[in-house]
Formats: sequence, structure tokens, C-alpha cells
Amino acid sequence: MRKSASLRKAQIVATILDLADRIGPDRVTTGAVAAEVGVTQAAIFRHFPTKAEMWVAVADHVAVLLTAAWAAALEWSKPPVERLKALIGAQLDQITANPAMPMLLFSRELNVENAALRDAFRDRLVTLHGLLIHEITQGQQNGTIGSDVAAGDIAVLLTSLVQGVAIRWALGARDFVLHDEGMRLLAVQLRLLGVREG
Amino acid sequence: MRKSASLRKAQIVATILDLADRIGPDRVTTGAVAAEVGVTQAAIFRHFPTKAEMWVAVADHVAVLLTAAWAAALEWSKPPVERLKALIGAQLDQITANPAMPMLLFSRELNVENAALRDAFRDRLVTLHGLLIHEITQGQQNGTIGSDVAAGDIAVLLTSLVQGVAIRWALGARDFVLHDEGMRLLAVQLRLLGVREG
DNA sequence: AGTAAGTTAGTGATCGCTCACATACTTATT
DNA sequence: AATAAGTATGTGAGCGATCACTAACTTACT
Repeated sequence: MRKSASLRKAQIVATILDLADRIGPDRVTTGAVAAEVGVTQAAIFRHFPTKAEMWVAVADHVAVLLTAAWAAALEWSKPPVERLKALIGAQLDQITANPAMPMLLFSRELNVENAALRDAFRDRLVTLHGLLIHEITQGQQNGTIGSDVAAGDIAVLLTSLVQGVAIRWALGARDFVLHDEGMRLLAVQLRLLGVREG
Repeated sequence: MRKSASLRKAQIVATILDLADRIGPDRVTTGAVAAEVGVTQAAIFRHFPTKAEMWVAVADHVAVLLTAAWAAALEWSKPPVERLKALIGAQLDQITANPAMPMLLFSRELNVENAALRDAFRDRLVTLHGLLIHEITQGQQNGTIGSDVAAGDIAVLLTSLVQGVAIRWALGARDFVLHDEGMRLLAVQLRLLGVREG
């Protein structure tokens, strides 16, 4: 059936994310998207001038989701450690809701073909890193996080933790709940970092 | 010039690894390999029946390198913490010597097309994880590593650390020495884990 | 009636792979 | 030692499949 252009665009973006998870980002061809959407391959180009533009639209969509999730996590101002947990929990939830994200970071489409896509994701990662460092610094200043490790190093360790558990989940059998396992390991690491539980 | 089959095969394997780093694993076409080697594309198929077999040969080559590096790291029996550092240092060195390895783990070739390739790498990662857990357990038993965190969780944290720094290096500007940055973060994490420096 | 959305039927480029043939090297026979 | 026979390596041309993308035409909705 016919749909309005805006609806069709949204459907295409959602289909790309779904297919990227199910068959891998680099197997998302215009033909595969069209078959999934239920139109001919040529119809895709009524809505996006090139395949690269399709991916940019996907990046924009994901960026909006991530930004909103981080804002929601920080909405009710809490102690820095709780804000840290909320940020990382939100990130884990976003990955669960959108499992293609980790693999997309290493796709040929992002790393080789599409500089705009790469820049969009890089920007979001840098932003998250900044948010983490801010909360860590706040926690160190009010004494709830030990100051014997530099805030930047803590942020790297926490980022690696999320990355590690997400990759193990995405590439593996997905036989555990990403949020639960991630938060469990986060609690372990925070305890090691000398966080005093409130 | 003509070369013996064994030499040519080795040259092809080395070229694949080099190209995988420079242009991305999924851009390594038989034509690109042939051009780099200096023969026609058809000549590649004198030495490997399919492209998938080429990648399996690459996996075998890498597996040998990794196994030898781990064995060398553990050769002179040292205290568990030193053996841990040696293992992770060896892994960082192998990644430096062969920068395509991290990206290869997320390539379409490995994750979608080539189950044998996937199994080969999975086997090596599982083996490394086992080696890490063994040393961690030894360290906990002789009291040089705190026992308040499960050995398996420590292994996951250390694996994530290596993965995180390696990916940051491989996908970024490579503007730091992977071994140095990895060992610096490892020292931080080990200190958090209550490791008593000998 | 006019236009937005979709179809049919293509294009050229690139992919892995094959085949008939040519040339370099090795081995056996004289 | 010379040479014929056999094998290993490489070439040039091309096949079928798939890719992103385009143009001309058609249908549905306002």
C-alpha cells in the first residue's frame, strides 16, 4: 500500500536497523531493505538519493535516541554515582533496544565508505565520554569516588566495561540480559574504585 | 617471477592481513590481493580453492602467532601477577604487530560468511580467557590478588580493558603506543584489584 | 487535474570463480 | 650431458550473480 514519504522514510530507517542486526550492517543492500519494507528496490530511491544518505538518516535517528536517553537518565538530579549508573544503564538499554549499534561501529559502511556516518557516531561517543567524566569529577569532589585514579582513566575503564559486555552479548548467543550483566559488573568496578554506597 | 606454492601462499596470507588493516577486512577482494602480490587475480585460485579458504589460512597463521606469544610470555615461570602482565603485554604486542586482528573480529567475512574463520578466532579467545583465569586464581590463592572479586569477573574486566584500548587504537588515529597505554591502564586496574606490588 | 509514490526494466561496475592456454621448473630416459 | 616428458605456476578472457542507481511509465490520493 502507499504511504506518505515521512512514514516510508521512518519505516526504511527502522528496517535498516533491524536488518543490520539480523544479517549484519554490510549485508544491508537496497534490495534487502526494499524486500523487507515491501516495495521494489527502485522505490527506495524515491526517498533517499543514495544509500549513504540512508545511513546518515539512520545515524540521525540513533543520535536522537541516545541523546534523549542520556537526558532522561540525568533528568532528576541525583548524587554523581547514581547519575553514573543511570547513564550507563541507559546506554545498556539503548543497545538492547537496538542491537545493531555495536556492530555498526565496526562496519565497513561506517569505517570505510561513509565519513558522515562515522563522524555522527564519533560525536555521540565523545559526548558520552564527556558526560561520564563530568559525573566522575563531581563524585571525586564530594568524596564518593576515590581520587587516586584520574577521572579520565575511570571513564575509559567504564567505557571499556560497557563496550566489552555489549560486544560479548551482541556477538555471542545473547543468553544473558545485557542490562543486568552490565550493571553487575559496573557495581563490581565501582566498588573497586572505592565508591561508598549511599 | 615464479615462486614456489608455499612461498606464494605465505605471501598471500601476509598480504591479506596487510590489506585488511589498510582498507578493511571486507574490502579485501581477490583482485586487490592479486594486485598487491603482483600476479593476476586468477593466479590466486591456483593456491586457494575459494576465498573462504584464504581466510582460514589467515586464521591458522594468526592462531600460531598468538599461541606462540602466550607460550613465550609464560615460559619463565614467574609470580601469577607477573604472568598476567606478560600475557596481556604479549596480546597488546600481537595486536600492534597485526593491527587487522581487532577489526577482523567484527568483519562480515568472519561473522556472516565464514563459520570456520569465526570458530578459529573464538577458540583462541576462549583459550586466552582460560589462561587469564588460571593466573588470577593462582594469584588469589597465594594472596597477591584480592579474593573479594570472582576470578571470572576479573578476567572479564581485564579482557574488556585490552579490547577497549585496542579498539580505541585501531579505529582511532593510532597516536599512542598500544603496549604502553594498555600496560598503564592494566597497572591502574590491578592496583584497584588490590594487587600488592612485589 | 496534478502530483506524490510506486513499478518495470534497464545500466555499468564489481564480485568470486572458471577455463583454455602458455611458460617456467623438475624428473626420467637416453 | 642432452633432451624429451611431465608437472607446477601463471595469464587472458569471460561467466553469472549482485550491487547501487536511473529513466520512462503508471497508479493512487487530494
